[in-house]
Parts: sequence; C-alpha cells; structure tokens
Amino acid sequence: MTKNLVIVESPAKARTIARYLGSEYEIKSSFGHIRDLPKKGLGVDVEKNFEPTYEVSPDKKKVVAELRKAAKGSTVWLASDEDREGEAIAWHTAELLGLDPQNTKRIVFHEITKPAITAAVANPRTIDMKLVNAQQARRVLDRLVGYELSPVLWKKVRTGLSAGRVQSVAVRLIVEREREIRDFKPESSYKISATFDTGGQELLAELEEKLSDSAGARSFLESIKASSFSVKDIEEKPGTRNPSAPFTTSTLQQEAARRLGFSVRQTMSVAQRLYESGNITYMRTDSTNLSGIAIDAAKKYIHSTFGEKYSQVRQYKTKDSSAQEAHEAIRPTSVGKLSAGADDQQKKLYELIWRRTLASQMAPAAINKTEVKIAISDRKELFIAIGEVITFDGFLKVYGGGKEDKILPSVKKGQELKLSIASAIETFSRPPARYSEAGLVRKLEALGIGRPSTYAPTISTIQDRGYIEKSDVEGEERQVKELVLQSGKIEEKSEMVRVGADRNKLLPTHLAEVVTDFLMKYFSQIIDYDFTARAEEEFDDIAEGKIEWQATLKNFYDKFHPLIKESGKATRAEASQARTLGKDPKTGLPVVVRFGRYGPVLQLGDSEDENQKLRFAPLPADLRMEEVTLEQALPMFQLPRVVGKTEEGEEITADIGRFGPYVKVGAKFISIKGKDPFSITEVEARKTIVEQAQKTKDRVAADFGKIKILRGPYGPYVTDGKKNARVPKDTDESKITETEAKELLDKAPAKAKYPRRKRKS
DNA sequence: CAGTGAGCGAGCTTCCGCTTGACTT
Repeated sequence: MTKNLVIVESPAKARTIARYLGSEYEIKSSFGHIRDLPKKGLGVDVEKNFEPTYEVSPDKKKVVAELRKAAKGSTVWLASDEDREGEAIAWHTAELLGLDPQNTKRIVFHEITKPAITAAVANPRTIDMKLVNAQQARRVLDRLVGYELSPVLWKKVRTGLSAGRVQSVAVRLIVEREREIRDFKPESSYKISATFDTGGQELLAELEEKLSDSAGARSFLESIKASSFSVKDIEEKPGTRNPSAPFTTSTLQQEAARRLGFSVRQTMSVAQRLYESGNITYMRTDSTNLSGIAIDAAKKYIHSTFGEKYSQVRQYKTKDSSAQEAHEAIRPTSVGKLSAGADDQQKKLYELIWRRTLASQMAPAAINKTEVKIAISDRKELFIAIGEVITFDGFLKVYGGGKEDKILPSVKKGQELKLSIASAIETFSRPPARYSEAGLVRKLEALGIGRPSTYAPTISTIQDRGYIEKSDVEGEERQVKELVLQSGKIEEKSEMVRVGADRNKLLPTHLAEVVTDFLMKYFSQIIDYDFTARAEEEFDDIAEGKIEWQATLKNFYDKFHPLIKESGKATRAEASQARTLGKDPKTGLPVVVRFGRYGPVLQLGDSEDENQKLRFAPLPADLRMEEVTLEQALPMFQLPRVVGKTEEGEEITADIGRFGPYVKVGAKFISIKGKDPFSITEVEARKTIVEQAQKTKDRVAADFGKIKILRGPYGPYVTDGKKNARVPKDTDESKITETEAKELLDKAPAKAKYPRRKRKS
C-alpha cells in the first residue's frame, strides 16, 4: 500500500484531520511558513528582475528535516490554507522536498469537517503558480518598503527605528487622531429636559432641539413658567434588531475588549488555547461563514432549547472583498458544549463565542418604540419622551446588549400634563474618540491593512518601537452651567465636570509625530490610506494571470526608489523638526528645540559650530515642541541650580530629570515631584532630604549585610540585590532570621519566566 | 513591579505574514 503524507499549517489542524482520514495517511504540520527572505540584507536583487533569495527560516530547520524524512517514499499532499500565503507555503514546501510543483497533489478545504476533507482528497489539483507569484509580489514589496525606508529613519531620526506598509499607517492613524483631538474646539449648547407629572408617575422628556447659549436657555425657561402642557401625539414604531455575524478575528478582539476587558494580545492567546484543546475553530480568520454542519447543529439546539420561533438560519457573507476566506468564522466546534476552557479566561471567551455563534442563527428581536410628543401651550417647540420595550427577545436571549427597557407611563392623546421640573444643562460637543487597541484593529481592517495573524503583533511593534503608548488621559475640569426651573423659580447652578478623560487608549509619542511628519513629507504615497488597497488590486491581477509579478514590482520600485534618494537630501535638522526659538540674552547663543536621541530637547548653542560646547536641557513635560517659546526655554538652562547646603555642609542642587524634578546630594537623588526646582528653598530641600532618609530607613525591616528584608509598595520582600522574593502573607517580616531569608530567596522562582518585550526608551 | 536621573562620535538596527514554543540577562 502506498504511504501518504498530508502537510497542513497548524498542528492542531493535523490532529483533527487525522481523525477523519484513515491510517494510511500520515499528517504533519509545517507550522506556517518554512522559507523566507533572509533576515539580514535585502534578499532581493533589484537589478536582476527582483529575484528573491529564499532560505529556510532558522526556527524551521528541524521542521523541514522532519518533513523531508516523512516524505521519503510517500505520496505528498500539500494541504496548506486556501489563500495566497497558503499557496506559497505549498510551493516552498514542494521546492524544499524536491517535488515537481506541476505534479504534486494540492488539496484545500475551508472547513475542517469530514465531508469537506473527503471531498478535498477526492479532488486534488496542482499548485497555482499565479497565486504563488501574487504572494511573492506581496512579500517582496513589503521587504523593499520596510528595508529601504527604515534605514532612512536611522540616518535622519534615530537608529533602530522601523517603518513599513502596515505599521507606519497604524502610527499615522493615531497621530492624526490625537491632533484632531488637540485641535478640537468644543462647542457648548444647552439640553432642555423636563419631568412631567402624569398623576403619580413621572414622564421624562427632552426638547427636540438643543439651544445654543445660556441666554436662550434662560429665556426659554422663563417663557414656559406659566405654560400648560399636553400630549399632542403618541407614535408607536415597531422595529427589529438583527444579530451580528459570527466572530472573525477582528470582531472577536473588539467584543472581548468591550465585554471582558481583554487586550488584543490576551484575546489571541486565550483563543489559541481554546483552539488547541479542540473547543473552537481556528481563531485567525476574516470569514463570517459557518459550515453547513455547524448551522444544522445550531438550528437543532435552538429548536430544542428555545423553540422553533427562536430559530432563523442565516448564511453570512463576508463583506470585505479583500477577505481571503481560508477558514470558517470562529465558532465552537460543538454547539452542544455550553462551557469549555481550562481556566476562567478561557471559559469566559468560550462562552462569548458560543453565544455569538448561536445568536447568529436566531430570530431578530422585536422592539416597540414609543414616542410621546408633548406640546407647550404658547410655543411651537415640542418635548419628546421616548420609550423602548422589547416585545420579543429573539437572539437577545443569548447575546443581549445589556440595554434595559424604558417603559413610559401610560398617557392618552390630549391629556394635560403638569410640569414638575425643567432644566437646561450645558453640554459640549465631543472630539473624535481616541483609538483603543481593538478600535485600531477595526480601523485597519476597514482599510484592508494587515491580516488576522498580524493585528496583535502590529500593536506590539508600534509600542516596542516607542511610537505609541497605551495609557490613560486625565482630561480636564470644565465649568458646566445648569439652569433649573422649579416652582416658578429659575435657579442657576454651576458644577465642575471632568471631560476628555480616557482609559487605556493609544497615544502617539513625540517620536511618532516626528516620524509621521517625515514620512508624510517624503513618502506620502506609501503611508497613504489607500496604498494597501491599490496594491491588493495588483496582487489580485497577478493571481488572475493578468499581469506578471516582477513587472508589477518594477513598476512600483521605479517610483518608490527615487523617493528614497530624494529623502536623503533632508537634513537632520529638518527631520528632527529643529526650530530656533531666539537668542539667549546672556550669551548671545541660539536657543533651539528639536527632537533628539532621547526625545525632545532644548539646546543652547549652534550644532554647526564645532568649537562650541553645546548645553542641553529637557523640554518640560507639559510643553509641546511646536509651541514652546524662548521665555519658557531659557530658565531650563539655569538648571542644575545650587539650592544650598545640608546641615553636614554638603551641597544640594536641584534639576529636572527623566522622571521629573529632583534634588541631589552627592550621588543621591531625591524626587521632589510637585515642587519647583527653580524656587525650592534650602529649608524645604533639607526637610525633603531628611524625610527621604527616614523613609529609606523605614523600608528596611532587617539588614543581614548582603541580604536585606525591605518593605516595598507591594508588601515586604527579601532581596540580595539581584533577586527578590516575596515574604509570605502570614509571616511577620521583622522576625525573619537570616537563614529563613536565604531559604525564601532560594525557593523563589527564577526571575521573569517570560522575557519582557524589549522597549526602546 | 520593588525606585529610576543619559545627553547627541562608533561595532547594528529594519519589513509582513504564516505558525507555535519557551531558560536566560
């Protein structure tokens, strides 16, 4: 009997398929791509028709060796995914195994079900070189862009930086959004609400239109003091709501962030474990399609659990035309399994996937919207009260949005209403929202930029490179006016409200702004939002055999490469956005602000003059490079400032460093956050120094020489200067002996099980 | 995670997309 070797991309997939194919089939996995351009060097001969040099990826040497061994004397079936990348994987595999691409069996299936696999094996084709070439074009284009663009940044901005078709657009989106928010001028208007008494029950209504200023709001309230109110009209509007499509990678990331508070990376790693344990289908997909088997199973489950009227079979079409549909939507492998997962996070994510999948096959919810229009006796404006009641829950039974019914008290047309209270509250128009991780993924997907397998890594990359930071924004206090009409009197109140506060959002660094501005100036075509979409069209044409892949690359490169040359003419001063603020009146030297190696920096002196010793000072954290003035910059060069002496006669100086203002005595730095290094007095400084000394002393619970027991912000711990070990909760840290301390240190797990991702400062 | 404080002249960096595995600072 002939031996058969089937090669798929994922080992979990291999295991599943093994169940459906007989024992005469051996299934192995390639673990994704096995061959690529070299990491070092361009790996593309631009002079010789863009000939790529491929080599086995270092971490795939073992895999390739195993595949070679298994392929000996076997019929090989290449079963990588049915998309551009999968076709390329099949081709690279054939090449490495010495198989003839024209003659090797290539099979595909986009759902892992027995009928799909049996059908695939019965209908093998050969490798589609046109599709492979579309992948090569994609790969080489990305390499050319990334590896020619990045070095320009090393020269002009900072070494080690990176740029690319995907990441640079992601950064640009965040930079531009932040600038929109910064430039946003909020407009104030007044929302008028009124509460009516319907005889026991309250009816809450709002004036149809907002009023533009407080004078208008006041005169409106004045004018209705003596008015009478009546129900003019009651309108019932029945409506329906449909469930969302089953999850793709991007929608799963969004919902897991919204409902479970997961980060994009966390969602992917939890989903990966659910996939490996066989509980869900593949988690990196852009398809909303469900297999026929899954739809049937959901239908049966819904019929028997909720009844037939809750069922509605739906086939979802993925709307994005760039979707490659190699997989199904993300769904439970078995709808009958209500709960799965090895830990709490897995259980929660599984449940979310289960609910979404089931809901997608359920009936729409029916909603009854009621609108009550209330007339004012002597004015033509109307108050409107809106109620919303779910009359049939449908899919909401399993995938609700947490919206509660708003039930209006029953009123009749023409009924008189008594006004209990009316108010005018100042509201402000809001700037566009900052991107969250999942929000950025959604935007990238909408632009067709990036793929399901790269969304999470892209977000990490732009943070690792120091372009983007995930953080909170404090917002600002704003005075908000409110006018209240009650018992015939108008009272004015005002309240401080915090606006613009934001949690866990993506913010651009100064570096991101400098790099984006530079790229926009010299490479606007590349970081254009449509660049990828246009490139995709060309890749499609290659896949359809309309154009030749290397000609496409030549066409691109002939336009792109001159831009690299052109950008070489940019001076460092231009790239770093150097700006002369004026002259220092004392020395006559120019004062310059620019983006330096470590961030924004103020400089005293001329960079061109080699004999001059330049002086540097940090740009105060609350100022922006483009708005700092000479007056704000000059004092910074007065630092470090001699404050005085300690009682022991040591000199105290004050300065501003990376982490804010500090005073320094000898080699000791003491933070003075909240105080001003320009004006802090000797007395204050001495006090802070003494307090700090006491604090450090208090931190020490025991001192055995090299080993110490300290009280940190997270509780007491033992340290030998290198390794730390937590003191058990029920132990009194001041009673630990040296031997016990040593034991704790020995027992403690080695530092950081997983290496921290490196961060450029 | 456990308290940080550099300063513009050196040894190399980088892309996107496919997949999972994991000892060292």
